[in-house]
Amino acid sequence: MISDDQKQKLTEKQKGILSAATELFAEKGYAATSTSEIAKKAGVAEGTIFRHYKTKKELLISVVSPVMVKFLAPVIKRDLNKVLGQEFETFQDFIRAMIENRIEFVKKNLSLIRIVIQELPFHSDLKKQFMEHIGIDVFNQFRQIVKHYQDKGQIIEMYPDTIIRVMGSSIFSYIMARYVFIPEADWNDEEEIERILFILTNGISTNKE
Amino acid sequence: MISDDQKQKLTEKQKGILSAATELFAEKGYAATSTSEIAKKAGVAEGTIFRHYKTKKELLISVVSPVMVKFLAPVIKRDLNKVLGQEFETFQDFIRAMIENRIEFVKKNLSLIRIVIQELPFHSDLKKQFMEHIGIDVFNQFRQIVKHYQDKGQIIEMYPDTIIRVMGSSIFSYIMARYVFIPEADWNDEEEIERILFILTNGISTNKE
Amino acid sequence: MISDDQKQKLTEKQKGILSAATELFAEKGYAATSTSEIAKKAGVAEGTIFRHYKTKKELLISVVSPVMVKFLAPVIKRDLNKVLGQEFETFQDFIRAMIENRIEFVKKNLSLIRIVIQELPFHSDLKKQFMEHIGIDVFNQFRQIVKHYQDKGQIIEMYPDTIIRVMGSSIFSYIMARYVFIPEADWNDEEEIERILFILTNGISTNKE
Amino acid sequence: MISDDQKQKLTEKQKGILSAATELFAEKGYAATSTSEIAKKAGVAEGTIFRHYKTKKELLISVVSPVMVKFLAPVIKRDLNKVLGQEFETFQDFIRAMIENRIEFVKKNLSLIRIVIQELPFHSDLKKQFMEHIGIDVFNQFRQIVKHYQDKGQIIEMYPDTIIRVMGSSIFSYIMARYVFIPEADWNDEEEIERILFILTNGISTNKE
DNA sequence: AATGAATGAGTGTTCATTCAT
DNA sequence: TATGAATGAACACTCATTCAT
Repeated sequence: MISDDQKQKLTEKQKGILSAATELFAEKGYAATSTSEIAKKAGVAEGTIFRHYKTKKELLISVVSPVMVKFLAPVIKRDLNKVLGQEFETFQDFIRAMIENRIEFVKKNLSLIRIVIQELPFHSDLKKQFMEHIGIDVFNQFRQIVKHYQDKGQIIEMYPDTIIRVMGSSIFSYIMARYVFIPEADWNDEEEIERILFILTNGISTNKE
Repeated sequence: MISDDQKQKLTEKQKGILSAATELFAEKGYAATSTSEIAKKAGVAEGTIFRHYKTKKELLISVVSPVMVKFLAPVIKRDLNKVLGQEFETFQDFIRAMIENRIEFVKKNLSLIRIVIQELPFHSDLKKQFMEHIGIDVFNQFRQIVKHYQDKGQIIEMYPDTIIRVMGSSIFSYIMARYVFIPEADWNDEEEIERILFILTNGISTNKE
Repeated sequence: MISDDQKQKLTEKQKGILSAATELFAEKGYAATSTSEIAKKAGVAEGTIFRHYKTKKELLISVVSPVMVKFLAPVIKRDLNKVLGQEFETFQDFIRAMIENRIEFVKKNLSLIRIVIQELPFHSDLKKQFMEHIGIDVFNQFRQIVKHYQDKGQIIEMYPDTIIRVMGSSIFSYIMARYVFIPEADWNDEEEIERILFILTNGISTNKE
Repeated sequence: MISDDQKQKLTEKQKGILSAATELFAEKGYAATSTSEIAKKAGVAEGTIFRHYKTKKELLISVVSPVMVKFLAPVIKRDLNKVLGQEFETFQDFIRAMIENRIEFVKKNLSLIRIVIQELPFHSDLKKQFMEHIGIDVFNQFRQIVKHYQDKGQIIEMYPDTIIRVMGSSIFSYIMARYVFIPEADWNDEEEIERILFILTNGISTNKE
């Protein structure tokens, strides 16, 4: 499913094509999905797809690009003020807010996110675009945020990249496991998130000195 | 590359086919790799592949199954004693040893691991097999280990699954990022691992009381 | 390029379509040219072509018909008087004048002539139309002209059709080789034509008795 | 139809494909012939065509190359001795022999020759190959032959290229008109050839002095 | 009159799989 | 056991043509 505002300028047919492509790519993978299947599911002629997207690859990019941007948008420069402007008292509060916000987004864009995860490794052009234009910005923003809370004395003085990576992967892995890979299991979001945050802030060790 | 003992009972041709398939599946994905490519790379006739593996899918399974088992083998019941038998003094030591051990394995089986990660979501049969026969066993073993160190008073009394997941994802994500997704970057394994372990044991918070 | 008077009653769009079609048919052949290419080159919408020409074939006919008529027009009945009226003293003068006149025409209509030559064999309807309505008239005119100069005692008494064919093919082949097939070579028109005329009138044999 | 010796090393299927392609290309043109038609006519699966010829274009070349070589083979260097070895008393005898020989060839390879004539202009690679590797050799051979008979005093002292072109085009045009373009008409080969030769040797002029 | 989105049959080509040798 | 020619369904993509605007 594609969120509504992404489709504002598209015709009904185009929306149908994008929706069908999204669902099928997510379900079977890009290479294993045929354009004729997409056409059938979208209720259009096969030729219509190629009127709007010159190649199947272009269709993939049209499906995948917006979600890559949107997933990380809140942390990209222009949105930083919004986040930091709210001035969370503790780093924990900041992270909690961010997790909740991103979970909402993932819930709404499950299929798209599956596609990005699956296809990125096989399309070096997509990967490059993602890494260079988005990944680096995001990492830089997080570095500032970490430093912000290190300055406030709330976070240990450790190389920020490692902190980001450990936290990021813990949170990202949870979201992925919870919503993408094992959605059928019985989860209690709030409790889990609190536990993860607790571990990340206090560690699993009992001996504090 | 496939480790030698996996191929003991196979003919030279079969080894060639498995090697070729492994490399190509890892590079381009299962669906985007043709059997004729595999045959060419393996230096056999197209028909020969189908003499040994009834279908292309069966070839995928033959490529993927052993690595799934082997990656998690050290934690599966019959191997548990080996691990716990070494009786690591602290949980940290245990984890450090395990990380180092798995990193060696990943280095040797890069292609295979990429394939598993990429293809598992699209092959519900593989996924089921993996989850039911391997995943559950592994999780159970880890639960015992966590409880073992909780009983020794080294780990906080928290729901073990969350502990396993946070730790597992942190470590797994690092290994993946380091060896599979961004191998081109400049990494210092030892330092990174120590930092990750530090965060996991002590948390990122400064106020310990 | 199409000469201006052929387009007098046509709208600008139609002229554009005919010009574009002419160039593309000449360059790539009728079957290998798509209507969308023609539309693009003509700067009109795809639909516009089919507003003026019911089918692609009809467009070909519209492109090709005028040039077929015009190429042979000077020898068709109604134009004969003009030609013979000038009353060339010798058959050689007549031929020389005709060659020069037709070379001018070919130069101006290169593309169109290529199309006719290439497509005629594959469109039996076009071929029939050409042979019946034009070819026969032309041949008849030439027969009269040959007889005219045979009566004047300038040409040997031989079956006129053979004379026409040998002369026609020599001249036509030269024009084709010169302007259509090998235009890149370095030609000296005047000299070549004189040599051809010399051979045709005197033959290549040295023993005249 | 393809002459038997061209097909000696080919499988039955390949022969069928070449024959079908030849007939269809000749009838409808290369671009207007689909590979599925060829497959149907040849009684093979469509995939079989592409097992033997990587692309449709390669099939065209396989169809067309041998005939281009063979048509002009008798005049190419290594075959020259055979021709001149017969030592024709007069140039006329030489030409007559050559015409008869080439007419036999054309009769046997009608379809192929049509294809060459029609497709050469649209395939600049084929054209180049033909011009450079064959056309030049042939012209050089003919220059020697013309000089040979000029030295014997049988042919006027004129730039050989023009002589070759006028004669060549006259003969070639006759063969084409007779067998390729208007085969349905009623022709008397022997008489026509004698008349053409007479014109070419004596010219059409009556005033011999 | 002109547009261009939409069509669906058709294109050249690739595919996994079979089978006679 | 191993081959590779043969298959025909499926593939991504293009085409001439239609039609609502």
